[in-house]
Amino acid sequence: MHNKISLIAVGGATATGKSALAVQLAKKLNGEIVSSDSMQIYRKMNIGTAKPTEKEKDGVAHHMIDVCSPSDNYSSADWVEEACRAIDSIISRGKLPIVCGGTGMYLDALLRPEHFSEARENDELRASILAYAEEHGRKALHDRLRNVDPESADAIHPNNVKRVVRAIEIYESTGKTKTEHDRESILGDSRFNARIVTVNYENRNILYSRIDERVEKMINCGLLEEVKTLFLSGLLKENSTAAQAIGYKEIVLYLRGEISFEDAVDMIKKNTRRYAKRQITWFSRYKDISVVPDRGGVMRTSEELAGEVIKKLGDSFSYVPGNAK
RNA sequence: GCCUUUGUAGCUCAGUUGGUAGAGCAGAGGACUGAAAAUCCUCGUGUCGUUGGUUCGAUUCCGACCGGAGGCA
Repeated sequence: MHNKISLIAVGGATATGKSALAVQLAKKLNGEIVSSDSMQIYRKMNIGTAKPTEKEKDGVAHHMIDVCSPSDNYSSADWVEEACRAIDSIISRGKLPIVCGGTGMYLDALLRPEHFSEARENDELRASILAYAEEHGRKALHDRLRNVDPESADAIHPNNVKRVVRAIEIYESTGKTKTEHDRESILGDSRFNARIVTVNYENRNILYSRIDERVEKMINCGLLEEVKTLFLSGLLKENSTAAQAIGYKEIVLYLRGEISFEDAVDMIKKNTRRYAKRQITWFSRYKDISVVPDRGGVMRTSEELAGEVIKKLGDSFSYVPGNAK
């Protein structure tokens, strides 16, 4: 336990105010922020990803933002690797790493005991497995997985082609099944002594209207121009991760003349709400520390929430570098 | 005023040759180990406009009434 790195992770749905909370925590605990957001890593995608502005950063150092181009293929394993380096550098400065973002899988991957398997993604292999599915059907692809890894076949629905492909890819590129890899990955200890803070609204309708307001604000701040520039520059390659970002994919449809601008905006709101729901489901697995910005119908500031979090952290965190002084 | 047409789930509409009904969208819940803002799974009772009649039985057939839409005056 003594050689583990202590950190705080802040998770929650989009528009819950987790970024502002993280900044407040960083100011009170002498911390720096590591973004765990799968879209804020891309340069030139600022408005639609709600990337924090200099004012919002409020003097606190932020890492893992603008680390690659929208045309890059960036994976969660890449993120973990780079985020670990950022965390190490924060520790070397005697500060507290505060991981904050909405991508639950990134957080899980970071905190998982061992690192990712050696089964890197393999585009050619993927393409050939996918071609098999197109020729023989999803069911046949799923059967192909069942032949080598029945446990994964049971766990993955045949319609979830992406996951079936990945599971087959793991086996065919390493000779080990996904089940075996998963089992190995939970052996050992996590590198981190992490306290996890989740932010969740008591009244989901309030969160949903915040989402609507935020989308309107993005439009007023020039989201259309931002997407247009990216689109015309060819950086939003079809099927790339960046091109799947909410706020971008819908406006691209508008720019292609497939839908009206109003429909695009409505679709952004709808997709953001659904995304928020998926995030709420994901983050509900963490039972450590939970804060509710609208408890009892009364809205609280990020500063008040930070105070509550610090109180709940209690003595368990007193040895954290940076909190000691 | 008369004629035609329509009224079924939050929305758009199917349907029942009379045995109280089902799709898409919206919505809700869930899963998640190198694409994750992605991907996938599960969930459909509603005075079948109101009211009389025929019938063992009506949302379905008939009448009246009310509300849309169109046409003629």
